[in-house]
Amino acid sequence: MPIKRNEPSSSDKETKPKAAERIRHTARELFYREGIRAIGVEEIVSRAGVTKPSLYRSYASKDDLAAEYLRDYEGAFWKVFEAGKAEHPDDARAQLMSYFEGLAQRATQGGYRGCGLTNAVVEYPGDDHPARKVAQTHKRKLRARLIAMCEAMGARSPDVLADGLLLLLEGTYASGQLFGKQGPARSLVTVAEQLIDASLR
Amino acid sequence: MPIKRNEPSSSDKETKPKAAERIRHTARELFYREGIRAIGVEEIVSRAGVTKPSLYRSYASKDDLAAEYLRDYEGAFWKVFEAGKAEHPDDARAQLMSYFEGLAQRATQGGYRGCGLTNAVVEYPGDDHPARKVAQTHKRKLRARLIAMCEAMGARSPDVLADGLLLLLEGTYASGQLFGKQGPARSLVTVAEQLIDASLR
DNA sequence: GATCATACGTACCGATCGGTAACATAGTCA
DNA sequence: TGACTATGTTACCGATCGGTACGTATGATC
Repeated sequence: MPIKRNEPSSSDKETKPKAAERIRHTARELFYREGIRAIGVEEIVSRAGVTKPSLYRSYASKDDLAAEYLRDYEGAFWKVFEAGKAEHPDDARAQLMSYFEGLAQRATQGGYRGCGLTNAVVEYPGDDHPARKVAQTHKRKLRARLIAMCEAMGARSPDVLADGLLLLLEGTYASGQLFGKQGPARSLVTVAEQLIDASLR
Repeated sequence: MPIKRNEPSSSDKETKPKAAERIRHTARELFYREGIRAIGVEEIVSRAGVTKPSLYRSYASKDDLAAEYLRDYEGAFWKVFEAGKAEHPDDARAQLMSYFEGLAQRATQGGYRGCGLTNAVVEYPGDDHPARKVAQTHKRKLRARLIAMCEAMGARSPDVLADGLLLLLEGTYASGQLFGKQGPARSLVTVAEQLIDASLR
């Protein structure tokens, strides 16, 4: 819900202000590339070609905008994560490895910035920040999804395998930023395969 | 080198200002717990019981103090990481697993904040920041050390195994913050053992 | 054409940011 | 005593922070 409307108004097809969309798009790019704390609202609105009041008409605060950015980010994540479903229906392992292959490529490119959701949790240690809540909820969802996929693969201990794969995922997000092009993320696929093989029987 | 002295003065046994040590200690705790960007210099000096000029007499800037904090952090890291050497000499695998066991415990405690060095890289995406440089240099050192240990273990492909273990490490740092007490870090030891076993022959 | 809601901009707010100038005080060593 | 160093005190700087009061342009409806 991007808008902070008061009245229910004409159904739910609320015609959003165009400025709000521009802000949203710009904020998402800047927050991801530079970090949330590093970017001021002034920079967002100026790059979006609008002004501050336009921002605060659609978002209650910067924190609110940050949370919205993460919701957008999460939506985009799931699209990529579940893309393998179409190519490999009824093959959880192939679906997962499809995502891993793409991730390994992205994470060994220069300028990679990892996962926006994980980064937000690093930036905001306090449990009360709205952005952090979005991120933590998502990660729990992801973990549950991984467990379900490991069950579908027929793993001996789906929980443990899912934990291992999640550690590899988060490790890839971090390592992609830490090391340049020849970082450990290049071995993600090989290692994940080994781990899955070892967990199946 | 904590002090920004100009003159070489009496040998290297520079009697450091006591205020500098208090600042250093306080900064380290606050920077780690709350993040570097989240903590202002005013808060550091007031909590340390000193004043701002004292900070800037010993450190050129906040960025400089942040870099110093990470150097301290790195020193502490290596002490913990190499602690297993004493208990298990000539057994690289046992040394490594000793660290992993301790890490898994820490990372499944409430309030865990991950690796200060990794966090700094997340906070400062720009390649030029002094804190980021300290962190990246350290991570490269760590990677080299892991490769050496994997060679000592007799791994088929020491590089790939080291990459995998590094991904698990970074994944544990991140997951420790993302999930609470029952996070995937609890499976770190099990998964690492599986991976090592699969890589030995 | 008057009315009214919506969308947007100009100009500003107080607070805090990192950092500094200038001076006073205390201890140390010769 | 005198020179030197370390520290505190106070007051300040310009810049930027997140956020807002208030006026204006536009477009639809009666």
